[in-house]
This record gives sequence, C-alpha cells and structure tokens, in this order.
Amino acid sequence: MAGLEADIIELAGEPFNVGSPKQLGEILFDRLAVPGGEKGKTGAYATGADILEDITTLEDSHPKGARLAALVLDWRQIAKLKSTYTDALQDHINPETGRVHTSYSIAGANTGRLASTDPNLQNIPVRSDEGRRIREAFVAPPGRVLVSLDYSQIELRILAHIAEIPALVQAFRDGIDIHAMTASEMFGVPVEGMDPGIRRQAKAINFGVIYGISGFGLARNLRIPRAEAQGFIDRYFERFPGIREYMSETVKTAQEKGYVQTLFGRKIHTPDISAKGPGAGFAKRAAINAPIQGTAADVIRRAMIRMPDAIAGLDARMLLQVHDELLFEVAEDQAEDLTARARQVMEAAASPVVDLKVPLVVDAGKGENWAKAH
DNA sequence: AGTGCAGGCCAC
DNA sequence: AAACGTGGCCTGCACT
Repeated sequence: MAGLEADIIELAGEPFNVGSPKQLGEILFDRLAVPGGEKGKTGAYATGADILEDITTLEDSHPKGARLAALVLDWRQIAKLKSTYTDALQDHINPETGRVHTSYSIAGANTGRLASTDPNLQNIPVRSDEGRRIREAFVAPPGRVLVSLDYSQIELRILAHIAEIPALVQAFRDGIDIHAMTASEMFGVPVEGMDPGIRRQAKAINFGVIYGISGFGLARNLRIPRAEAQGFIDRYFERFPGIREYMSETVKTAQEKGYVQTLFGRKIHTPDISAKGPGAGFAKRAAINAPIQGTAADVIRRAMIRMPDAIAGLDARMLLQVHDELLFEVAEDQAEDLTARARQVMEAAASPVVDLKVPLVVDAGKGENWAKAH
C-alpha cells in the first residue's frame, strides 16, 4: 500500500493526502483540468468511485487524470479493507473466547431489520476477490464446518405476492430465472440464449422497483440516458401493472394512516410521508420499500425463533444473521442434517400466518470458512 | 482531546 | 430539489 501511495503522489506531481477527497478533487479538476467536476453543498468536489471510474476512460484526453483516478480507486479498495476489516476486526477479538462477537439491535432499522454493531458483521466483504479474502478469515474450529443458508430473491418473491403480479408469481413457481423472465417480458426476446447485457438491465430494474425506482436513479445505475431509463420503467409498468398500483396504494396508505404494514401486520411508521421539497421523494420510496423489506425481516426472524427447537440434539450453533442469511457452525458429520432441518424451518417460516403465493427457496453451502460456505 | 459532520464505501 | 431502499464504520476536517 505504501508503494501504491508513492506512485500516486509521484503521478500527481505534488505531495498530498491520498485519503482526502477534497485534495484529490482539487488536483483532478482544478490543476489537471479534468472535465465534469461538480461541487457539493460543502464546496468540495465529489470524487466517489463512480466519478473516478468515468475519469479512467479519459486516457486519450486526460491521461494523467485517468491514471491517477485508476490508482486512487485501487488504493481506496485496499485502504478500506485494511482499516475497516483487517485491522479493526482484530481489535474485536474477545480474549476469553478467541472469537469476534457482534451486538445486534433488535429494532436497529426502521423496517424491522436487525442492525449489527461493534463490529458490524453484516457488511463483511464478499463481492470482490480481494474482499473475499477477509471472509476467509472467519473459520470453523477443527472438526467443524460453517454452513450458510440464504433466501433466494426473498424480496422480489414478497413483491410478487404483495403486488399480485401473475407473471412473476408463475415464474417463481416454475423456478425460472426471474431476471431473464423480466427481460423477456419487457423486450420480447426469448429466455433461451439471452444476451447477458439485457438480463443485467432487467435485474437492475427489478432491484430498482423494490426501492421505489426513478428514471434518474436507474439511468445513473445503468449509465444510460435518462429518457431511455424512463422508457424501461414505463414498459415495466405496462407489463406488470400491479407494481404501479402497489406503489401508489402504499403511498396513499402511508399518507392516510401514518404507517404501512408488513404481511404479518407489523406497523412501520412513516412520519415524513407528507414532507415537502427534497424529502418528499425519499419518504415515498421508503414507504414503498418498507412492507417488502419489513416482511422479509419478519420471515427470517420467525425462522430464527424456531431454530433452537429445530436443531436441538445436533452439535450445532446459530452464529449470525445477515438479513436474508443464517450462518451456522456444526460438527462436520452433521452438516447435512443441520442443512436439511434449517432449510425446512426457513422455507416454511411464513406459515401458518401468511400463505405466500410463491415458494420461499433457500440456498445452502458449507466449508471450513465463511467464503467457502457462502 | 473530544465531538460531529461529510464523503466515501462495505453489506443485504 | 433531488434523484434507488436499509444499515455501520472509516478517515479527514472543522470546531470546541
């Protein structure tokens, strides 16, 4: 990392704090005259990863800026992993147990999700190769393995149920690739042999819908013109009109009652729903998302409550909950038994209070460390 | 030295 | 006017 830092300063041509977005912004946009610099409310240039990634494409017009941006992106990834995980997690090892123990807030999130602190074990890296090396440090003791079980697409399944989208419900019942199906419906192309790029766009739209999508947000996410993104959303609503209905009904309920509810009847209050100005959009999207995210939180909590009885007699412990995943430690020769029991509990967790029109499906994995189990 | 915010980034 | 939901933790920086 020190070498990387030296390379960055040499390229910049002047000493500066690589960890300072403000200083980096001034070098890129003022001194190197990279175009597109935008200052936020504090007067500092924004230098987030998406902006730096755009700058790396300017190799022809601004070679120095492009290379500087690329190096800083590398540095930030390593610095993040080291400070937040490699270094910090070791300070959290309990001397008596030799393990890292987190704390859960039972009412951590407004939607009913748990929150994990000191340390947060719900945001251990997994998406990048480098990040997964952090996850490999979470290991089972000798003779034991880690088993991870996670709900597949639980929020989209809940959306399909709540908004009553026949095509989505049927696809989940048939076990079809849901993003490919969405792309097929929207763009009129067959699922077989689908262009991965088309599927990726449909996936972004499916996620966006759960979060209360906007044309602007989707455009930024997919890096496409806003008009094109809005066209995608319009077509999505045409194909799945129940979604638009769900969104407007949910906002209306929030405005009339001051809360929305999960499928299990738990209330989530929406005090900001009638805010004016910039906050209005935020409050509406939060209200749209809350019943979906909150129902998923209810489902996994019900599974967790039933878990001690379900795994009684096994040499196994439930270790962590990560929103749609439960992580267990179990004697090696009992991993299969545990997986079957835990999966049964998780897949049936909505029952008997809620009769979902879609199946809940749980994926499972095991290994000597969390990366392999996941 | 402690506090709080902003920017940034990790997860689901 | 801002711009995709829910969180927590890190560093830098301004301030007391």
